[in-house]
Amino acid sequence: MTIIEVPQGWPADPERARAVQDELRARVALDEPGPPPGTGRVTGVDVAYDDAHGLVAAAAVVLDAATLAVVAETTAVGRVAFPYVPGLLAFRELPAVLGALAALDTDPGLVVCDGYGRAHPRRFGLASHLGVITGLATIGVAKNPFVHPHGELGPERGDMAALRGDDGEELGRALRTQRGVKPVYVSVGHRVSLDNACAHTVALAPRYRLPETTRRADRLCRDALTAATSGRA
DNA sequence: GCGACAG
DNA sequence: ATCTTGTCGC
Repeated sequence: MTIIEVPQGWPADPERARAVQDELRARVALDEPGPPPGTGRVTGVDVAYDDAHGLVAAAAVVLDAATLAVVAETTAVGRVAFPYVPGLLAFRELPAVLGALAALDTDPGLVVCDGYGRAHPRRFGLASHLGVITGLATIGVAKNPFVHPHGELGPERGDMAALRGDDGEELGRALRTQRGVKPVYVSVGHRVSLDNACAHTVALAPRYRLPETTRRADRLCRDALTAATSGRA
């Protein structure tokens, strides 16, 4: 198996990583609506870790947005490139994710990330970062709340509540994808509007709480990690 | 200074 | 993220 290399100049410490975020943030495009829900392709990306071996496996699964059928899937394995630090998740996950995306031989369309985009301490989460360095349309769908609080939201599928910054700006939304389940947290990454990001998320979760993109990518990267770990060193 | 804190 | 069995519920 091939081990993905960490990109040249990749930050090695939190100080420099934050500086990179502050510099790249200006390149995020927030004025594009992005692809309409239910059309084209939608790609889920996710990673799994094996701390014992210092390995990280990433997966990219491309789905037909209309049928949610799998169109293509790739994986990549690399060395862990950064420790887990809240707010700096991109530096830990992106090298492997970029490897999986590079292995794709088809257009990924909209990329759905596990985590946040704009609703981040410095408004430049994992989804924003991936979008800026690839130019792809991206959104973030997180499973847990992070820094921005939100009010109550209705119990029905599609109900939402704004995630607001200190200045009152709407940075994302808590979104209920199924009746009675905990919400997911949607925020814009790059080249997609928040309305579209939420519409895509609901369309991608017809049956379960999480979007099919993240469910499929999660399962695939775990399998890839198991395969990498069970093989010889 | 002390917690909290995406995955 | 990851360590981990059974169990309550639809």
